[in-house]
Amino acid sequence: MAKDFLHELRWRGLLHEATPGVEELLARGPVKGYIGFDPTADSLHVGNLVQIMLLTHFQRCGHIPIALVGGATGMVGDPSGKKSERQLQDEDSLRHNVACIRAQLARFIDLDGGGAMLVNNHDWFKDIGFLAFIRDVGKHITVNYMMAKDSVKNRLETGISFTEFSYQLVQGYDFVHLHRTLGVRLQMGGSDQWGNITTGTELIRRMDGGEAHAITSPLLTKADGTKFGKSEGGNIWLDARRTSPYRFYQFWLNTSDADAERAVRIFTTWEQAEVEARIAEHAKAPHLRTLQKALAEDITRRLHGEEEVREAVRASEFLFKPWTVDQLRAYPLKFWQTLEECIPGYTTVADPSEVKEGELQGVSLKQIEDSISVQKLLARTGFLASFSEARRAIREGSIAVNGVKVTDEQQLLGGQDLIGGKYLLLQRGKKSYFLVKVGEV
RNA sequence: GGGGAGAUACCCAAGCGGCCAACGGGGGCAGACUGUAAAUCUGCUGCUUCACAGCUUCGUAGGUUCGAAUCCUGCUCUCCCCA
Repeated sequence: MAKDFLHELRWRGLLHEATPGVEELLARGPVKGYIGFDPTADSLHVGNLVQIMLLTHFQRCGHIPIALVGGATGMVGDPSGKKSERQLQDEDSLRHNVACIRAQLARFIDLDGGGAMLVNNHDWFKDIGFLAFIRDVGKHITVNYMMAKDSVKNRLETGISFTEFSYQLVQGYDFVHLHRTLGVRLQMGGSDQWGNITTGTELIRRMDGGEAHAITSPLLTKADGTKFGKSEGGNIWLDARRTSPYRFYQFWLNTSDADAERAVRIFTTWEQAEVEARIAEHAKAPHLRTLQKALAEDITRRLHGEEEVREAVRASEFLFKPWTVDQLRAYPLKFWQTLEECIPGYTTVADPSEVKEGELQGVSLKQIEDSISVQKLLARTGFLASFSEARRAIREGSIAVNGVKVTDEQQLLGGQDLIGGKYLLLQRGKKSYFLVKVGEV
């Protein structure tokens, strides 16, 4: 017995708006529904995760998810939520972005079975000429209708190009095309997409006399009102090269209590009873952070896989447990190699002559062995931006080397500080770690 | 086309000849308290191995001055009003 998708969305807090009649449509049997993703970068980020979860839950309720990557719409630019005209992308970078996003989506949604698939709207737009488009599609929608959309209205004062104005037609036609060729009856998206989606349903009605539906999810913000998905040091990406699995795990682990409760509803696939049980358990002993841990593990596992989660958890447990230098030295070398992948780092250059005095970048093994000030090391390895910043950080008492707080700006380090002759663990504050590694000599 | 206002650090915004590396707020970072949470309080937030020092920075290019973010001129851009 398939679960009721709308009911699922409601208790998870994922339902914002829906067109009348969706309930009946979904009750009649498996429905094909799609969500579009913007290929503005070669990786999605946690902000896109809500939409990914919509598709995930959709599929788990027995329906057929279709992911659309906007190879064509990405060339136009969606005015929704944007204050100014968007920078256009060239075709090559779009192609690359689309390929990368495809791989990421496949981590969460089965895109190969039972009609589920990934489509690229560039495939059908590339052969449509301008005249054909404005005659066949543009004819059915009035400018008045288009101007009434919030995305357009909000830009009328500051200005909007014809290109972005046309965006809703282009996206709307996607829906028409998918409806015709694949029988797609539903489009989902964030609440800011409502206007674009309903242009699509309207086009389907006028062009083909068909009936199509829309569901949107609420815009997600944190409990303190700030945007969800941005964290210390900017965007959290799904791509491991941009955001290491460790940092991804840490992002979720750092979720506040209030946000964690909402997050487990939205981002996990746990059943309602399990979600409620875990929230209750967490409420009894919030300091144990069981909810954050479970949440972080669950999402990281689905994105990066079992092995990466284990490493992230191990590194986290290690880094946030107090230890002495001796304990640090006792750690197996293999563990340090794991750490290298988790936190940012710097590898010493082989030839000391490559590093010129006065240059900001670069440290060699010889310089460390000859003794180097902490301040210099912080700046030259790129952990901190400048000597001044390094000095300030030390004065603030936020720097530690190998777990020992540095109090003296002039403090020197030497070869004896290298752990296993190879590593130096730098730390700023509690959460920011940096690993200096001795490279090949 | 005519008239007016403005461009200051990540953002907003003071300053209108030396005491200005530039008030204040936001944001960011750190410290204390905690639970790698929230709230609160405190510090830091241009660079230079630190310094009542030097250097770069107040749209841009010049100029006046012992001395300019502050005064003058050209240029670029933004906004407002009248046609």
